[in-house]
Amino acid sequence: MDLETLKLLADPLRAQIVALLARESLCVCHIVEETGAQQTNISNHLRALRRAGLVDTEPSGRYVYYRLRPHAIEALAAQLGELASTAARSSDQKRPCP
Amino acid sequence: MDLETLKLLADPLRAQIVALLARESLCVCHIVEETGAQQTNISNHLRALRRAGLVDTEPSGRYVYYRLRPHAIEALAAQLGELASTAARSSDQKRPCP
DNA sequence: CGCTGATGTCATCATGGGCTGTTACGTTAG
DNA sequence: CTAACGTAACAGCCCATGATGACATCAGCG
Repeated sequence: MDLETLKLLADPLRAQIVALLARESLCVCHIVEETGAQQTNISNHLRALRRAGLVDTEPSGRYVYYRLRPHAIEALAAQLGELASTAARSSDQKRPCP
Repeated sequence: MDLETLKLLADPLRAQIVALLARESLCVCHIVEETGAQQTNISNHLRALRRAGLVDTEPSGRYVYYRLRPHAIEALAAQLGELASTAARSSDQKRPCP
């Protein structure tokens, strides 16, 4: 299980950023407008997302466009789905206690 | 997006507990053995998981069996999958920056 | 039935890490 | 050169984690 990605997505602001980036590529100023958070704060979170490989950057003049990489999120969704199906399949398994 | 569930799964120990419970129902003492963590610590994490509706309890005499409820995890996996597919679909959308 | 040991929960507290804000610096358009 | 955009480094605050101790519950036994 990819705890790194999970931890990153668990923060409200980062989750909002990821949701915004899922719809379209945005530069930092757009994200600042949408979220109302401080720019440096957004930049910090974007750095974390970048280091984890969750987003891609594309400098365009003065601006930096951010794009979501679906790869990691897709893999995480698959892992969670498998976990859920495993649980549903072995719901009657019970290890004896004493 | 269910940040509550996400946050709960993002902790290493809780993730391990969930992974163990996905395979079979266990009582607390089993989880203590498998993880090597303190019992009260396990109990605290199980309480958090219980309050979020991620696990079910089934008292059996002196012991308490815990079972994973796949529902929330399944829903989360679906949401993440949809997010990833949305991102993959709109990868060329780009909002113009002034 | 009363006692004892084991299991599990709850309440409380200290510590560490993450989030946020401030400041400073690099970079690019005009 | 100036202003705007973005990043990086640093400090403060808060919350979650983990540990300790006390309490409730149940099986086993005399």
